[in-house]
Formats: sequence, C-alpha cells, structure tokens
Amino acid sequence: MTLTLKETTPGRVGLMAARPPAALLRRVPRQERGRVRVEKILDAAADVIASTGVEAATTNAIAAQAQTSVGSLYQFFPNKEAIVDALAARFNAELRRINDEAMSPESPDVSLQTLVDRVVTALLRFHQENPAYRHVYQATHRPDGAPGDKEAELHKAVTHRVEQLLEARAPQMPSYAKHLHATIAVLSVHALLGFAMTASPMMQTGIVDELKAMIVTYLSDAINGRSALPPTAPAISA
Amino acid sequence: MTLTLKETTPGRVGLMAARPPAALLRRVPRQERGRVRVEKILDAAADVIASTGVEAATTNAIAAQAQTSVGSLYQFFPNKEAIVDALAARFNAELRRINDEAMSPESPDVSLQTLVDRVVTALLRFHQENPAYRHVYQATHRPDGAPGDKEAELHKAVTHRVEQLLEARAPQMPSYAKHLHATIAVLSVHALLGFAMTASPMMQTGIVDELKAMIVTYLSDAINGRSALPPTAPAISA
Amino acid sequence: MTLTLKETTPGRVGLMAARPPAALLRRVPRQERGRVRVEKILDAAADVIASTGVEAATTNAIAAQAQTSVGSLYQFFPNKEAIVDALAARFNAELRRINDEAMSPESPDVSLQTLVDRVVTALLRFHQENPAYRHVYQATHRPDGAPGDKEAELHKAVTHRVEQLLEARAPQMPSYAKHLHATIAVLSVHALLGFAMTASPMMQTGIVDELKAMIVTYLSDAINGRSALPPTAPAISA
Amino acid sequence: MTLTLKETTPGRVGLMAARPPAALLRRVPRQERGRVRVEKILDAAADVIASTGVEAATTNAIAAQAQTSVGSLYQFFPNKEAIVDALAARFNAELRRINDEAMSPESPDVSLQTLVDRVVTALLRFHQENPAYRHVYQATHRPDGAPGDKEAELHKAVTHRVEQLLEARAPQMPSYAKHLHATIAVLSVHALLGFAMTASPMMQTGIVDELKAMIVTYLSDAINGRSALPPTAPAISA
DNA sequence: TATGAATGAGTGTTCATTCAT
DNA sequence: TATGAATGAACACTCATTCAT
Repeated sequence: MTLTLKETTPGRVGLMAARPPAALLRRVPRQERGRVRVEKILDAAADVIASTGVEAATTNAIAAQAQTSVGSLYQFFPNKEAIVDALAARFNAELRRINDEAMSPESPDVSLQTLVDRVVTALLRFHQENPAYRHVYQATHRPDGAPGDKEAELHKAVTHRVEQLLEARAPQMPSYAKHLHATIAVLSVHALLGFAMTASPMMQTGIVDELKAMIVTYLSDAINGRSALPPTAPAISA
Repeated sequence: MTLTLKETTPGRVGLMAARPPAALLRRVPRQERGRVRVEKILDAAADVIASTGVEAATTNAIAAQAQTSVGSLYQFFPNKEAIVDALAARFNAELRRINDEAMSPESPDVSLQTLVDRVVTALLRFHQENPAYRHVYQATHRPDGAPGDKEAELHKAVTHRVEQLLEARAPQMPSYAKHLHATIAVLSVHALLGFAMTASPMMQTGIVDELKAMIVTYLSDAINGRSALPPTAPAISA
Repeated sequence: MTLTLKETTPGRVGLMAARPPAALLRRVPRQERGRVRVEKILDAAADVIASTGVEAATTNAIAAQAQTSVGSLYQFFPNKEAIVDALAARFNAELRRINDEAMSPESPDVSLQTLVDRVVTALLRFHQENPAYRHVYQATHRPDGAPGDKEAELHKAVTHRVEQLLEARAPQMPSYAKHLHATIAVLSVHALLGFAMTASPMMQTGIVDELKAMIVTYLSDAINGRSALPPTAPAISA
Repeated sequence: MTLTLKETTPGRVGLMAARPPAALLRRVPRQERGRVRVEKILDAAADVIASTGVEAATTNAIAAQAQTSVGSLYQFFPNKEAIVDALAARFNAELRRINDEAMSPESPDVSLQTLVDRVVTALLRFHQENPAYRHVYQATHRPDGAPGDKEAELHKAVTHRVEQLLEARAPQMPSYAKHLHATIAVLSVHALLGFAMTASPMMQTGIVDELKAMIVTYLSDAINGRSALPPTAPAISA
C-alpha cells in the first residue's frame, strides 16, 4: 500500500491542464498555439491573483505576467470575470482529478485513515502549489446555490465520492446521514485547509495532522454507529 | 442549566454596540448624535458589504445607505479602510463578548457539549445576523501574522479560553497539545460556520449540529487521552 | 531728520488696522466685538496663508486658527475669496501708510538716498512681518488692469508719490518720463523685495542693500538727466 | 552686429523642444508618436495653466485641451505634479538655451549693453510666448533652497554666467561682490519681466527698455568701481 | 493575428458653503 | 448670534475594455 503521489504529479496546475469549457472563452482556440496562449494567461492570472487577490489583479498585470498584450488576452476572454472563472474551472478540474486519484483504488482493505491521509495530503499540496485558489474560490463561489456555480458542482461531486465510501463501509446508514456526514467531512477538509494556508507555515503541519485525525475519527464514528448525537441533542456531561 | 442567550441578545451588532477604538476615528464623536451617526455608518457599511463585498462597496453607497453624505462619512473616518477596520473591530468585540458569555460560567459540571453548543449556537446566530462578517474578515485578515491584525488577536484570545478549558479538564495534557487541540477546535468552528453560511439554509442546521458533535468528540478524545494519533502517524486500518 | 519708524510701528498688520471696505463684508460689524472678530479672522487667514499658500488655506483651518467656527467666519465674509480680498485690502492700506509715512516729510534737504532707504527698509520689514503678502498678492493681482484690482490702484498711488518726488527734483522732466521712471522704481522695489523674501535670509541683507543702491542710482541718473538711453537705443559699447 | 534672434526662433517652447528628463515620466515614449503626445500634453498644460493657474488647472481640462483622455495623460505622467514639473523642466531648458545663446559669443568687443539687450529681449519674448511660465515658476519654486529645486539650479547657472562676464571685465572685483552684483542683475531681470507681463501691454515696452538701461548702468557701475555704496551706508544727499 | 495606446466611467477623498440647533 | 455637523460638487487617479495599426 504505497502512495503513488509521486507518479501522478498533481503539482501546480499548469500548461495542458484541464481545458476550460468553451462557454467561458470568446474563441475556442483551435490551434495548439492558441491553447498554449490560454494556459499561459491562466498561469499568469494565478500568479498575479496569488499575490494581489482577485480584485486588485489588473488585466494589464496578467497580460504582462503572461508576456502578452491585453489585446491578446481579450481575444480569448470576453472580460476579466471570464478569466477568473476559467481559472476556477481549471482548479476544479484538478481538484476533481486529485479526489478521483486519491480515492479511486477504493477497496475495503484500504484503511479509512489511508484514504483520508491521501486526500488531505494531496489537497494540502494543491493548496500550497496554487496559492491563488483561495482567492479564486472566494471570488467565484456564489452563496446561493446559483446555477453555474462550478464550485458547488465540484463539492457535490466530491461529496458523492465520500458518500460512496460510506455506503461501502456502512450500507445500513440512512441516505440522509451519509449525505450529511460526507458533507461535513468535505467541508471540514476544505475549510480547514484553506484556513491553514493563512497560518504560519510552522502551524500548518500540526493543523493538517490533527485535521486528518479529526476526520478519521468523525467518519469512523459515523461508520461504526457511534455517530455522536441526534441533531440538537440535549446536554450530556462530557 | 438554561441557556441565557435570550436575555443577552447578541443579535446584530448595531447601535450602541461595542464602541470602535478611537484610533480608528478621525474625530471621536462626543455627542450622542455623533455616536449614533458613526453606528449608522457602520451599519450601512455592513449592509453594503454584505451584498457587494468589501472592494465593491463604495463610500458613496455606504453614505447613501446610511442616509448621509460622503462628507459626513469622512468626518468620522479618515478613509474607506478605516471604516472596514472599525466594522471589524465591532465584529471582534461582539465575537469576544459571545465567547466570554458562552464560556464564562465555566465549571466542571457544565458539560463540554453544553459549552460547545452554546458557543456554536451563538456564533451561528452572529454569522446569520452579520452576513458582512465573512467579507470583512477576509479583507482584514493578514495571512502573515502582521502586527495590528485584530483578527489574529481575537483568535488568540479565543484559543486561549479553550486551552484553559482543556487545562481544567485534562491537566496532564502537554502545553503544546493543548494549544494544537484548541487551535483546531477554534479553526474548525470558525471555518465551518463561515462555510455553512454560504450553503443552502436548509443544510445549515444539519451542518451546525454535526459540527458541534464533531468538535465535542474531538475535544473529548483529546481530554480522555484518546487523542487520535501522533503527528504524521503511519497508516493503520480503520 | 530722524527716522520716525519706531514711533509708528508699522509691524505686523494686525488688530485695528485699516478697516476693510464694507463692500467686501457680508455684514458691516457695527459692534466693536464684531470688528475684533473680523480682524482675528484676517490675522488667522494671514497665518494660514503664510504657511500653506492661498489655495491650500481652507476656511476651516482659518476659522480654527481664529478660534471661531466656520459659521461665524461666513457671517462676515460671503466666501473665501472675500477673505483673501479683505486681507489684500488690509495689506494695501498698510503699504500705503508705509509709503505715506516714509516719503511724507518730503523736502529737498532729505536726500534721495534717505528716502529710498526709508521706504525700502520699511517695506522689507513689512514683507518680513507679513509673509502672507506674497501669496495674497499673487492670488489677488489681475494681470489685465481689471477694475477692482486694488493692487493696481495701490501701485498707481505709490507711483504717483514717486512722480511727485521726481517733479520736485527735476521739474523739467517730461511727464511721460517721470511716469516711466517712477514705475520702474516702484516695480523694482516691489519685485525684488518679493523675490528676496524667498532667498536665503543670508542673501537678503545684501540684496536689499544693493537694491537700494541700484534704485538710488537709477533715480539720480534720471533726475540729473543722465537717464541712460532713449528707448530702444542702438547698441553702444559700455 | 545684428541680433540673430530671428534665426533662432526661441519662440513658444513647443513640439520637439527640450525633452523633459525621463525621471519625470511614467513611461519614456519610444515612439515618435508618444513623444509628440507628451509634447501635446505639455502644450495643453501650458495653455490651461496660463489661463487658470496651476491649482485650478485640472487634469481633465489639460487632457481635453490636448485632445486626449485623462487616461492617456496618466500613461505618461504619474500625477499632476509631474506634469507641472515637466513643464517647468521644459521652460528651464528653454531659458537656459536663451541665456547660452544670448551670452555665448562673449567677447570684449560685444558691449555690455548689447548683451543685456539680447538677453532681456529674448527673455521678454519667452515670457510673452509662455504666459504659463509665471504660474509654473511660482508653483515649482521652493522658497528654501530645497534640493531638487530646478529653478534654483537654473538661477545659479545663469548667475554664474553673469559672474563670468564680470570676471572678464573687472578681474579685480572681489568674488563676493561679483556674486552679489550678478544675483541682483539676474533677479531684477527675472522679477521685473515677470512683473511687466502683468502690466498693460502698452507699458511693457517702456518698462523693458528702462529695465535694460537700469541693468546696464548697474553693471557698468559695478565694473567701473563706481559701485554705489558699502552695504548699509550712511545717508548722503543725492 | 497581435499589439498596446487610447478611452472614460467610476472611485476615494477634499473642502467651500449651508443651516439646524 | 455662534456653532460645527452636514452637504455634495469637483478633483486626481485607476483600470477594464476597445480598436487603429
């Protein structure tokens, strides 16, 4: 049972990464050259956003970082928002890939802990290598489950995987409980990792390790029927 | 043992709430009227920020919402940043108050679960009633523990309270472990609540209940020495 | 023949100085108290203008310096321009007084040099004690001899005095020449003194002494018919 | 010996005139077009400033006068001050050129009068053709000899030329006296010309001719040891 | 097709002026 | 009458977006 992370190099989402959906682009680049150009722009956007945030990232700065001109940039993207959306799409694709990979050789003999460790480790790496993600996520996420919120879709997909995992290990668990537990696990990992990134690098390791432990315990309890308490339970001494 | 939340009405941080520190204000309003005006401006800022985010919240929009003129606004605040900072200060004061109140009658006979329930419930309410908090937090928080980051100070204070709680219930726990556990608990609550706010209102209740359960379990385990695993532990079957 | 400058204390044009013409004031202060208030405001305006210039001098700053409120200020002056105009009027009155005094005991036995020395010395003192004058002059002076340019009127008056002086000592001089010589003398003194004020204090004494000498020579030559050259004269070796 | 002013057309400092130092520009225009644009902006600034003064000259008005947009303006100049500074630099360069040209074929057989005539005539023309100069000078000049005061540097340079002229014709004159005489001459010309511009055009010719005469006499006297009087000399009958 | 100069609406902020108290 | 809080037009400056080259 070895982690195969090395082979898959999730790494910085870069050139040739998941192609953003055509709808976001003004012109679908048919030429290889165009595709490369789009990727370079998204890379540049990620760089600039990582250091300035989404609002302060100017299209000129992005073009400069991409070693292109604003004009070229606007040949591919109708406006700034589209760039951020495309970047979000790329991030989402990569995140989906990470989850698929980390959880895919799913079999009973892979411990829950291993799975959690894999996923969280890979996600931590993703966060570290894509510091722009935090900003893009904030800027993209629509609080109301608005249509077209790719973040929400991604979350749904990832949550579904965890639900499957729970199904495999606790078939008797009611569907609603599965969904809730999966949601909590996914949200916890997402939120705490995002948060950890803003903490001192020193703390990060500790936080991440504890996070893994907490999630493992949480899911184990759920699987083993030790699921803590009925909603809004009365107070019991700890 | 009854929750006294009703009596204290944490509610929307509004008129007459915690006075922002004078340093942030251009002119300390001596008159009652001025104080009311400052509060109205902060309320307006909260409203506008809640719906547009910090960057897109224009000073003119804030003034309009406060039914004043920009000029009046600038009579109290030297610049836009000061408004956001003052709002952050008000939020922080309220959050501190919530924590103090929810955790203060701290005695062994108050169950951990009750404490967590109190705090999380109050914080949920705070989040619900102050939708601008999320944005203000993002805009104010300095990733690097820069001096003057009031958010960080608040977190430190709250974390300290949880450490004391752990100290009372598990005196033998090493200081480092206490700090880590407290940090995780605080971060989890903060991050998950923030996240929950963006979820469909339907999900919120479920999420919050599970969050409480997860935190109670996490802290209980820590107190009872069942703290999951040594950092970076090897994989063990669940 | 003694200089009586000590007795007259030209000094800083201050309280009780020449009353500005009613036209400039919104309300002619009938009460002594009102008059004092107006003077205080003009003093304050002079102070503020001296350190910031006319444009940057805000009415609020002037009111504050005068220990009044903007409201009171606007009770006496219809607008900022009126304040500057009133200040200019006060300066002009004082300048007129200085010229009258320095040149008044005009008799042939008072040397030209003495007269020039008196005037220039008094004007230097005026400039030194009223650093706002330079700014006010600039802001007030209308290049085109627009009506209402009190500066121009003052210049005319002062020039007239010098013409009288020339008339007394060189009756044969054509009227046109007298006017021109007087104008040059007045302009030179005015312009060079204004300029000297911006020079290092060290240079000032030297400049002023040379200025006196230059003017004395210039006027002496004019009086003695050694007036340099016919206008637009052809080049002659020096 | 004819004045060659016609050939050199000092004229309005305009397109293609002395290039302002790169430091003042946000972006050094490499294209001819950019250079023209910068010159157009400076021309426009000169126009607007000439009629409104420096403070009241808005960047939008300047852009409009230049038939551009504010945006373009700010592509070349980081802020309004830089525009004024660049204009000042252009004026200074032209003034320096005027002085160099008018005084350069300096030889004993060129009469002092000729030199003064040349310089003053050229400067008069400069003032007439650049009515903005007066305002720019006022706005740029730092009373205290602050570093970076290009006006002061120019004055120093011009004064130095006059000192050389005095050295050539009166080698025995003490260095301090040379400096003082040169300073007075330069200041007189500068101040009186500036002043003359605000006088009625009718007067201007007369004033300028007299100015020339006065300066020639003043410098001749200095050269011939007839320098009027020791500083602060006692009164002598004229 | 690529470029980057040009555009101008929109933002934060100031300050002369008014007017309720 | 005196006060100073309130007003809002106006200014310097930015930046997403367009378009001539």
